[in-house]
Amino acid sequence: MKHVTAAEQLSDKNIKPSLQRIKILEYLRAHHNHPTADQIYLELRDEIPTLSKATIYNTLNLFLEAKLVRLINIEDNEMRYDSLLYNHGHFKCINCGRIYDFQLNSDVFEEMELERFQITDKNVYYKGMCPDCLDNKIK
Amino acid sequence: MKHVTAAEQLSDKNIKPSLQRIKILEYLRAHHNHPTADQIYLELRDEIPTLSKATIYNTLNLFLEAKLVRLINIEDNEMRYDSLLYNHGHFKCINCGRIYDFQLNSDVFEEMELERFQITDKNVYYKGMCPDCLDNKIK
DNA sequence: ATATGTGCAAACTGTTTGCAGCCGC
DNA sequence: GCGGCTGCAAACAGTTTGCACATAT
Repeated sequence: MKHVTAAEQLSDKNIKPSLQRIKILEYLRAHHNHPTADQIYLELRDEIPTLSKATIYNTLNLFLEAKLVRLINIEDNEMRYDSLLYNHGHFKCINCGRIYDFQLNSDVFEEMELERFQITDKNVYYKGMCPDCLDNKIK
Repeated sequence: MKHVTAAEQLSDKNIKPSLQRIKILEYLRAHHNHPTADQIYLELRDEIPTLSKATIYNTLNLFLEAKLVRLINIEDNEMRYDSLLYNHGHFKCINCGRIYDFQLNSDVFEEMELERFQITDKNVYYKGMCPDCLDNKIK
């Protein structure tokens, strides 16, 4: 598999690779920390001082439509974004707020009841305490 | 299993069974349509004309804390509530907006990677087209 | 020159909060 | 009479939208 730059990835989806769009996509590809729009904004503002939130939102919605990223909706008051597109679950620690990825057995999704449904999007969200926070509590 | 009234269920959790609280819980127990706070509000307003949205939100948050209901966060701009507490998945049709419940294999959740995690909440959200909408499209 | 992207500010939506009045025990 | 529930309105946060300016071809 050859390396594809962010700019190329955008062009492939017929999205004009403007500076802002490239930077936002690069950020998502480099950081799998499931950032919110705001986090991306704060990070990129140094590099692109004129950047506005509206551009972030516009761009992320564009990416969602083009399926360049996926939306993680684990908490009701925040939309998070992820450039990993394969199916995996997300675990959010209610103590530290970190979000962890985990693999899913593919057969998780063989839900007989949904035979006649056309499933286009699958999300698995768990919440609880992560090992770090559990350890710290014991201390 | 004996029948438990909404009022009893509230008392069991040390929540004073006021009229509003009883009605809201009864509504959730009777309708497994995963309503938003607004839907509940609109439905109950006829019965309780003075009812305010704030009370709905306050009450639902109270119920969440008492684990009388669970939150379904399948869409980012809406919090939905469900009085079914056993583990099941939710499928949202992107065409008609309806939400369907489906059973999950219990072994779905044996995720080795999460061995050291304490999981307190599990949500499985699918999206796509439901059979009804698929049929209508063909026509 | 034209089409498209960006950035500001205002608008909007859904949820939460503060506070005064009300009710039930 | 007291504690706590309710309801109004205002506050709030996150997201979206309208419009004018900037930019690139």
